[in-house]
Amino acid sequence: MGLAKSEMFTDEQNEIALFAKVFGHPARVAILQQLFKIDGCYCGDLVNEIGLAQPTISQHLKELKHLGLIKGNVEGTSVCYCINTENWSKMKATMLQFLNQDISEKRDCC
Amino acid sequence: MGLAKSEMFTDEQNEIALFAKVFGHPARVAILQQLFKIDGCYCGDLVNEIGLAQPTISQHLKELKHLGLIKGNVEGTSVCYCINTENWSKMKATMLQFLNQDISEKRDCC
DNA sequence: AGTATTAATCGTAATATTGCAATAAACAAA
DNA sequence: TTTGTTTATTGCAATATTACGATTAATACT
Repeated sequence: MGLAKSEMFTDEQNEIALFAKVFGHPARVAILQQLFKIDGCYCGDLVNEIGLAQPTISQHLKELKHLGLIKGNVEGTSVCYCINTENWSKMKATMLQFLNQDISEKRDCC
Repeated sequence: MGLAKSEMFTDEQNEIALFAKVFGHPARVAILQQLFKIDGCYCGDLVNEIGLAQPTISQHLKELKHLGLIKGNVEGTSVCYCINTENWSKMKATMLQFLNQDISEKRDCC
């Protein structure tokens, strides 16, 4: 069939999965790392830095932007991309809550 | 074409993407949350808890096990699943490094 | 206006993921 | 051994993702 309905899961579970999914491709990880390194990268710089074609990078940037993790500023014919620090913090809080979970009830079986 | 070659990216970028990808589906998030809640869940319990068919849950468990985030202990006909706390910590360290990045060079453009 | 530059979009092929019915495998109990 | 229980595996259909050539859009510069 394909994908499970998001109604099956809590909002939190869906949110975690959405953020994680966008980090689930090394190209997007690389883009984000580059933007943390140099906050204010032109799309073309990212194309050169990462070894993928311009439409591919543009598509990855679109996904990151759609989730609000980056923002782009048009400067003439170029577009300068930056981390959206406010939203990055919010995402981080959500992910940390998931990653920092502790085991509450331990049954001895493994 | 499909996927980019992993040689294009650093080991760290590939590792982050692999971990993130496994969190990129709400069913796997739900499974992990349930295992943190009750560490020592039988496969059947997870099938009941989450609303997916048994083969589907089994497949998700396989992926989580393959990445080393959970371990399963056979008890008769049942299998008891737990969080692999050691590997979870290692994964957490990798992901935290990524999530806690700071902007190093700021160019004023957005 | 015409040309160049940069990035987004479209269209599409290749591949990956997801979900589940059907089946198999492994074990327990009668 | 037969029956029941539980989980893994197989096979496959539906869908999603990824990558990129071709094109378009938008702006800058002659």
